[in-house]
Amino acid sequence: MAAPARGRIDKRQQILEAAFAVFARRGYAQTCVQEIADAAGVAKPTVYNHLTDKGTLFREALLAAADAVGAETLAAVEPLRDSGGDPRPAFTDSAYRLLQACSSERGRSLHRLAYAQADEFADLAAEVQQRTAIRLREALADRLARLALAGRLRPCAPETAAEQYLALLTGPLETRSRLGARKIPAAELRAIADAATDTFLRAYAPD
Amino acid sequence: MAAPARGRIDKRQQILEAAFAVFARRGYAQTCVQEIADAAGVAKPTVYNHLTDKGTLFREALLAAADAVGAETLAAVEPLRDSGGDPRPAFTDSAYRLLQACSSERGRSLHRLAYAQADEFADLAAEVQQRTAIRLREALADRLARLALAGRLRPCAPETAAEQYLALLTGPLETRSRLGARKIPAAELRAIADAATDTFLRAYAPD
Amino acid sequence: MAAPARGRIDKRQQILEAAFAVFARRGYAQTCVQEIADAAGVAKPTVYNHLTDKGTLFREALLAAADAVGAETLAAVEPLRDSGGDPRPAFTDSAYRLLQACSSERGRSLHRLAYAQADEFADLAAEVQQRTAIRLREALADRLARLALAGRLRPCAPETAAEQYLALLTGPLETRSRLGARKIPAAELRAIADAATDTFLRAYAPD
Amino acid sequence: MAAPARGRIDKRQQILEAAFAVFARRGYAQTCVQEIADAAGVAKPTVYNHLTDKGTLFREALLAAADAVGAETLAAVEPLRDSGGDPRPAFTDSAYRLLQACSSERGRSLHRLAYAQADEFADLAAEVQQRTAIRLREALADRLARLALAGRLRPCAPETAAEQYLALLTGPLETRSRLGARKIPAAELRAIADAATDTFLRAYAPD
DNA sequence: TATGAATGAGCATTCATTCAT
DNA sequence: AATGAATGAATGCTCATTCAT
Repeated sequence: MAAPARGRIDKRQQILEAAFAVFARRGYAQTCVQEIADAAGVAKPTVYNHLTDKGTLFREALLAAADAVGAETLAAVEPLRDSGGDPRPAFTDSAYRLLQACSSERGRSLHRLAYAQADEFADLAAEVQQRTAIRLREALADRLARLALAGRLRPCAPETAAEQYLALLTGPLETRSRLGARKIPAAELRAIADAATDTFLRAYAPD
Repeated sequence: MAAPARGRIDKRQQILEAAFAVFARRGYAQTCVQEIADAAGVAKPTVYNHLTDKGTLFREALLAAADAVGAETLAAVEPLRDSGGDPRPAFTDSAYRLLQACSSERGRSLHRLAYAQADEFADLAAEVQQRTAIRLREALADRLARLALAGRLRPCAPETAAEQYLALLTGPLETRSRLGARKIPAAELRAIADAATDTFLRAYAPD
Repeated sequence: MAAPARGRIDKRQQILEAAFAVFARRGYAQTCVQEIADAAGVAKPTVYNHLTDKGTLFREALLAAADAVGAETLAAVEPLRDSGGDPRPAFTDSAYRLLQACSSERGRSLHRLAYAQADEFADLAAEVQQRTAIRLREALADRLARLALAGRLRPCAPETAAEQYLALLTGPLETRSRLGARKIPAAELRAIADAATDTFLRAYAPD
Repeated sequence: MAAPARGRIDKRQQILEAAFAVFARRGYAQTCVQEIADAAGVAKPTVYNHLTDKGTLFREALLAAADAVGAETLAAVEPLRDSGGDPRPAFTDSAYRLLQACSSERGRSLHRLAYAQADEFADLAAEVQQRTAIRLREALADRLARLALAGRLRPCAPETAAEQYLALLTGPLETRSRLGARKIPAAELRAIADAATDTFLRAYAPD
């Protein structure tokens, strides 16, 4: 019988989604399990049946969100291939999509929660980084290496180039969003994307 | 007699320092006031006598730390003036000192704590940013403007240039320190400083 | 199944009774919720589960006691009907039963607690009065009106007559019980009942 | 040197008056010594210097108030002498003055405070009663005995008569003031005084 | 004598977690 | 598998009281 298993999985997802939403809104310590149960529409012991304890709940909720955010950012750099002409439009486009993903509600919440509990859940923070920032940096490095090989960028260490491009993109987000309190408007994201791309291409253009 | 007032101020400082240390180690919600009192070597009500409640304690402790960190970073960019020759050594040097300040125990804790409680203490997060990142960016923009005027950099928007240089420096810190769990060795900081400076100067060198 | 609901109600009653007993013994502010929990044989959070907070606990406990005391006093004046002959024995009897109810442990505690917290719980004090003194006065006024109509008392304002009869009965209690510290012996209660009845009938006898 | 002693006494009075005012407003347990010190315009330890501890403060403040209220009520019954004619006006007048004293701010607060802490301060409650209700009842009994002897009242037990007259006066206050929450207007006090006097004289008039 | 400062003890309330059903 | 009910353990905060000056 697959059905019950399916139902079980669904309920687990349902709880994890509710959990992430509540953690995002209230922070880890301020969140009580009852709130999550209420948000998920189940009783408190049901939460414990599925997820052992509050820590596990947090871990699983963040990992699920990390996968989602990671997938989004990967998709953003995916199209960054040599299209035979000026690479700037592809960069600008990727950059903007990346910024959207990073400054989305979910992306910022994920970052904030992982950061906030980095001490108590050190392994979790590392894993979240792995599934988002690091995976993204590697995917981007791959693309940059191919572009360099194709002569669209000067020869360079692709890891460092990727790290710097990402820094140019996400660095400004933090200050400008006032640590997440302010939603950055699309036009401002575009400006950041353009400025980052401009500086990056100036520094990494083939001679 | 200045002594009693001095004693009062000292005790307040003593409590704030202990508070920052404990908050840094345990996080805001996980910290109980008793721990802070113990760390400061006073009784719990004494803490309340000087600082009203836990929230105020947090606020004041973070603001004090922000001032200290802010001063350190300002000092790092202060010497970045036109010395008549190749500006690269000055940049590299400033960059390294900046990274040291940002990746110091106190700097990272400050950032993490402000970030973690950005919701509950939104105004505090903004004020911390003001006293650290924003003030720093402005000071750096001042220096870059002078350098551009002196022909050491190409004409550019100094605010954006400053923002990008800082992004190139601090962006890599986050991933590499695994959100603060890992202490970055000096050599690695130097490498980041060099790479950032190199990319920055390539992008902003006069034609 | 009524059992579970019953169990819940029982536990609530059990807590309220324990609460009243402890409040009566120690006063509102001096009582700590832990004591009530202990007296009720449950854990402290169970008390909070059923009754929200200390104030609610106090309110509900007093209202329950007020209903009980009110019922007792109402029953005392209920038989006060025209029996065709000398009404004095009926008055004396009612009076004595009333004094018993008012000077009972529970009656005095209720009065004292309501009085003591009359500021913080003004609405509660009013409600307790309503359910005890006022209801009683009205019931007694009803009886007196019937007796006057039957020619057993002179024509009079029944509300005032009731108020005065009750004053003659309960007024002496306060001083004699030394504000509740002393338990008044039955013989003394009888003497008060007789004296009050005598004075009342002298003043309200038909001409 | 009498001056310092005088100053000392004054400060003690000042503290006791402030204490009574604050206790009256907030109740015993809810009052903290700091509040009293503030109200008296002195520092907390000064309060302790003069009055040992919170309990003593309460005791002394209530006894002082009891003396004041007692004197007021005694003065009200003092003029109740045989004036050779109809005694009713004298009774009505005394009654009204008595009701004023009993329903005054201070009188009600005194009663409420003594009542509220009757358990913790049993001796104090008794002493307050002595200095107010009992002393008053005895003074009134004296007057009634003289009036009976003069043939203005029927022969009777003056203690009981006094007790009942006081009951007829003060009994209605409690319900009507809703345990002190409501200030009874002068006209209502007059009506109570008249009704009590009427009933009393009907019951105690000479045959 | 008066006070600024400090503290030990206590208390309401919350919450993660576990049973019994 | 799901839940209503119960609880042990914490924690923020207050306050009577005491020193040192």
